[in-house]
Amino acid sequence: MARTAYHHGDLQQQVHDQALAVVREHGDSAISLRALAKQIGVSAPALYRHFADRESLLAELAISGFEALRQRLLQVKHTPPRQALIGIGLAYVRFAQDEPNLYRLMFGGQVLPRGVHPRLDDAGKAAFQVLEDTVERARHSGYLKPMPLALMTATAWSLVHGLSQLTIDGHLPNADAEPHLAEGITSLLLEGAIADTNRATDNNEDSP
Amino acid sequence: MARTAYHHGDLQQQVHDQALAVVREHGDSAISLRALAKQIGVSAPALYRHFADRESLLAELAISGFEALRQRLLQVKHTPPRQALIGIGLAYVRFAQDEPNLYRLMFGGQVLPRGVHPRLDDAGKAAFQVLEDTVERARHSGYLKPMPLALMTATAWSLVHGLSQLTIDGHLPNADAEPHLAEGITSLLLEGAIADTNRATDNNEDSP
DNA sequence: TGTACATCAGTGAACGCGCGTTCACTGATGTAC
DNA sequence: TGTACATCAGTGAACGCGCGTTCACTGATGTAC
Repeated sequence: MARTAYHHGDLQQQVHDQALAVVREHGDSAISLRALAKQIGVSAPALYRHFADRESLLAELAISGFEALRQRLLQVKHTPPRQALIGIGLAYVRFAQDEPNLYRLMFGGQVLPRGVHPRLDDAGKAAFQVLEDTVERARHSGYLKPMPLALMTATAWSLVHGLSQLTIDGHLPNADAEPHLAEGITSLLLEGAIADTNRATDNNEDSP
Repeated sequence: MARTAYHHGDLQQQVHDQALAVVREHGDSAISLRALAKQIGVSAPALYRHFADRESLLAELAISGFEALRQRLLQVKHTPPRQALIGIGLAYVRFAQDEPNLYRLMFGGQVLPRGVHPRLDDAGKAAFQVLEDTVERARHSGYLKPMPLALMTATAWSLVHGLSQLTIDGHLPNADAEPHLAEGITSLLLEGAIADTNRATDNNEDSP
């Protein structure tokens, strides 16, 4: 370690790493600039050389979270379409379950509202884009119905995001307790929930 | 108003109401027992006659939130099955969009972890039960495929919960901006996403 | 009906705490000539 | 190569704040006889 005390050069990185560790273990509400500085062995005002304020630090952590999520999603194979779709769903949910506190920070709308940190918004969009690309490829290949892309991606995202939140908060069993739940749920969206016998007659029924 | 100062009798209710108002407007992190007491015109320790601590007060608010959600869901008509299912989904999402901060408190796993307040857990289950009953009726009537109930309800819940969270956090357009999004998403789950031409051949494809 | 007494629901003061942030500063580093 | 100087990255002290909670208390209410 460079220990010139003054100008050790990687303080920004050190704060980032330490803060990430605290969030992972105790959640974003446990982040305190003073405590972080103490743990690192530096005075509290020193942090202000590298982060405008507490919220900016949290935003940086969320950004790196979105980048990590994006990397996970990018590793999913593109073909065949069905496996690509299920794979991306599983990868998404697994990320949330691996990093529950980080995921909560990324999507805790109250803590980091949209529109305040443009780079954060961009990072979120970039991760979402991978999911959208996967849906678009499957749709373009004819595997999916020719419905509006926005509707399909909104549905897919809602499903995996909801499952992620409900499992990490203990409302639904996570992957350890119920290994095939995520896959079953994703398949159900692909196949549809209604019985085949009701398809022809019932699809667009509007009144009793 | 009873204003005997001492023993005015409805302090518990007054604290509850005031706290609910604060959560609605500013979110659960804005709840402070001292501030609440001041707003009501009572000393801070007085609140401890009625709530064990800050977290218990938040739990009470969440409980009344779940009860309100349950009431909304109970008002959805039972027939026909398709309308019941779509109706319950819409009612759920609308509740979240009407009460975003309350909804975040109810499902913010970090703030109120499961297993700590049994009545809170029960209230959550009771609301969820309405959704499950609706799915079960539709399944029992033959409208839905004969799949495991737990899988179906987990899917439905994930979908509406995910859509709720993403819209109230601004990641997806809410009902004002896109009135038919929730209905489109729910329909997509019912019909399934894959094209009919791929149904027979592709359903259980496992390898390239 | 009147009185003694237990109980209940408040009060005021205080404990002990940690927080984010600003300020004027100082020591270390890099650069121009 | 040596020196003057600007710039940068830290420091220590302090501001001002509000918080949850505990304590010993007092005033109001309800109850038994």
